[in-house]
This record gives sequence, structure tokens and C-alpha cells, in this order.
Amino acid sequence: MKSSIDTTPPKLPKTPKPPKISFKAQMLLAREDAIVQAVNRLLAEKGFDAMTVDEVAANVGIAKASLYKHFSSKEELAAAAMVHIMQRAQAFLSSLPASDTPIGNLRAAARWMMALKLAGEMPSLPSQNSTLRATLMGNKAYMDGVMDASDRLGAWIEAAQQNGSLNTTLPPIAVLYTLYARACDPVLEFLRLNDQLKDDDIIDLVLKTCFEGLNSR
Amino acid sequence: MKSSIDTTPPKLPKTPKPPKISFKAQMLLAREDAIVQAVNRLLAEKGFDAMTVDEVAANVGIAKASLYKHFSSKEELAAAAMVHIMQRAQAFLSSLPASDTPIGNLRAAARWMMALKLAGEMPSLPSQNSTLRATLMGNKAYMDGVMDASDRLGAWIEAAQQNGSLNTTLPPIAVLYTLYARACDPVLEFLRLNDQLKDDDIIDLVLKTCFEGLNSR
DNA sequence: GTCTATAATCAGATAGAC
DNA sequence: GTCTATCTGATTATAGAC
Repeated sequence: MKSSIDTTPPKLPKTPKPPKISFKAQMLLAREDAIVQAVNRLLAEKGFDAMTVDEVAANVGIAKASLYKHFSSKEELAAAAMVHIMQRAQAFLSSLPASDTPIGNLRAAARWMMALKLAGEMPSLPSQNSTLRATLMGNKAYMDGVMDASDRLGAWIEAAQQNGSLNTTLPPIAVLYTLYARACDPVLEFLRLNDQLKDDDIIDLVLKTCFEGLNSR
Repeated sequence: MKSSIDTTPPKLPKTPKPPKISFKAQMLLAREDAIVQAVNRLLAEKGFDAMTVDEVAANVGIAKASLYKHFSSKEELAAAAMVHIMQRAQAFLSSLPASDTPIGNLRAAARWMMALKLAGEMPSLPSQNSTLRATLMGNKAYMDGVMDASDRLGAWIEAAQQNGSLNTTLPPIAVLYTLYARACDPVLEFLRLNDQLKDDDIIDLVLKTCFEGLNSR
């Protein structure tokens, strides 16, 4: 079963490793970043089911087979996009000034998610697809990102409840889920379609509804 | 093309038309109702994209080709399920006692939608699918149902704002969309997965979050 | 690693006998 | 109207040359 052709690369004299490999790796990462950006946009536009791998390849400008050299399945493509958005989330949360109040940080986080959604940069995945869920659960980078974000938000939630700014009768986990749900709130699109509100006004409106409630105060 | 066997029913003396035709029509409607129920359940379980026409046929217990004698496309199947759920919604809204307050009726409507979702009886459709949207928009029964429900809810929203129980700084359309969004709120499923809350407690929690807001009062 | 070409599968829809 | 069998097209994934 051994090939008769020697595929061993010729031993080169002495250029140890860092520069050349780093350059090639950078090219690779740049291309993969382009792929992830295309996937992210398509996931935001059409969702996972409607997005096709052909579309992704066409958007990136490479052949479909080349995509599969970088990512082994459509699910892996989606997972890469989710890892990317979680990294952006972590960066944003880190950028929030420690001087702000816990409730202020929570509002800022919700606002950030909604702005991303309205900007068409928030990937949306079906929560029922089991093979997709399995891929995500098995992706350490993604799970770490979720954990990290949840820890930060969870700390603010507890602090906000302790200083009396957040409703103390709500379990922290319910508050956390309610905030996460702003990333896929259909009210955002509906308001954009039916009203002639500007995006910032839509966000203000939904943010007010979320934090102040429908009831009169 | 005429069959050699006479399948014409023997002319009976004098029973003009209603009973026999009505019987056949009733059989037809009964079968179509079975189809709609299967579609409704599958749409609630897996969503439109993941639901296959083969599954629907298998659930009903008929051949796929027979399905297409009743409904001309997968989109029409989904539309029939939506018409059905809108009829249930109209029936529920009509059943609300006129003695209750407007805000009480709005809360009851939100509660009803969430209960249906947790019971696996609320069909969920992708809001981006354009051909599906076109089918729904072209379905008079569905559109009439949406209009009717929106009119009823809209009247309560206005009344609740006038009597000071509902936040008057929110546009009525935003309130309406916020209520509708409870029918597909992912927080419901998430709470069911992570907490060991009973369904009724989950509904109370989300209802409180929706009407009272995250902020402390 | 990138490409073209193709395999393999699956799902929506239809043909035609009964 | 219901069935079996099939068509058609779309989509995920891969083979193999360069």
C-alpha cells in the first residue's frame, strides 16, 4: 500500500520556523476570518436552515470544496460564527466601564445585542436542531465564551439585586435568559417593518419595555 | 374515460340534499382536521423547516400523495395550521369575561399563548421565509383572524392606557407586538430545561417579567 | 489548498393505476 | 381520493487533478 513516489519534503538548510509558518498561518487565518464573516452575515440574514454552503462559498469567492478544507461541516461553519460573536461579546463586556452601575451594564449589554441584531450581524440558529446543538456543545471555545459571558452578566445581576435596582423576586437565571433573548427578539424586526422608527428608537423602545415592563409605573 | 361500473348512487325518493352531501363533506373535513392537527403539532415540535411532508403523512396515516389532494403545498399546510390556531385564539378572546379589566384581558391573552407554547401546541414559523409569508398573506382566513385578534387586543391596549394601568409612553403597536412575541419566547423552553420549575410557574415568571419589567419597583 | 466535477441523499411534488 | 412508484431539484459532502 506504500506509494512509489517519495512525498517527503526536501530538507532545507537553516530557516528554523517562525517567520514562514507565521506568514502562511496568517494567510490561512485571514481566509478563515473571511469565511466566518460571510457565515455570520448569512446566518443573520436567513438563518441556519436557509443558508446553503454554496452561498457561503460564493460570498467568500472560493470553491465549495475549499470551504470543507477549513470546516468539516455546515454545523462547524455555524459554530465558528458563534465563537466569533461570543468573542465580540466578551470584548464588549470587557470594555464596559467599571464605574457604571450593575443595572447600567446589563442595559448596555441588552442594547448591544439588539443593535447587532438590527444591524444584521447577529447570527440566529434554530434551537431545536439536535446535530447543531451537539456541535455547539462540543465546541470548547464556544462553551467557554458562553460561560464567561454568563458569569459576567450573572455577577451584575446579583449586584443589581443586592443594591435594589433589579427586581429581587426574579430568579437570576430568568433575568439572564431574558437578556439573552433580546438577541433574537422578533419585536425588533416587526417594529422596523410597521413603524417608521429609526433603529435607535426601536432599541430604546424595546429596552424600556424589557426593563420597565408593560404596566404603568 | 368513463368507468364501465356505474357508481352513481341509486336515486332515493325524497331527501333533497343536505344529509348525504353533508356526510361526505364531514368526512372530508374530519380528515383535513386530522391533517391540520398533525401539522400543528409538528410545527410546534420542530418548526417549519425541519418538518417534512413525509412526516405529516406518516402521522396522519395516509400517503403523501393524498395530502396533496387536500393541500397543494407545504406552505398551504402551514397556513392551515395557522388558520386553526387563529380560530382558537378568537374563541379564547371571545370567552374572556367582559367584567375583567383591559389589562387583565391582556395578561390572560399572553398567558394563553405561553401555555399553548409550553404544551407543544403553538406552531412556529420562520419569519424570514418569503414564499411562506406570501402564502400566509394571501390566505384570507388567516389574515382575517390576525386582524380580528389585533383589533380586540388593540382595543384593550387603548383602554388600559386610558385607565392608567398600561404604560402610556409605549406606542400601542409596540405593546401588541410584545404580547404576540410571547407565543415564541425562547425563555419559556430555556427555563424548563435549566430549572425544575413547573410550567405554571414558568408562565407566571415570564408574565411578571413582561408586565412588571426587570427593574425593581 | 484550490479547483471542477460528481457522488449521495433527501425532500417537495406528481403520474397513473385503482 | 387513496395508493405505490417516481420525478425533479436542491443540498451536503467528496474525489481527484493541479
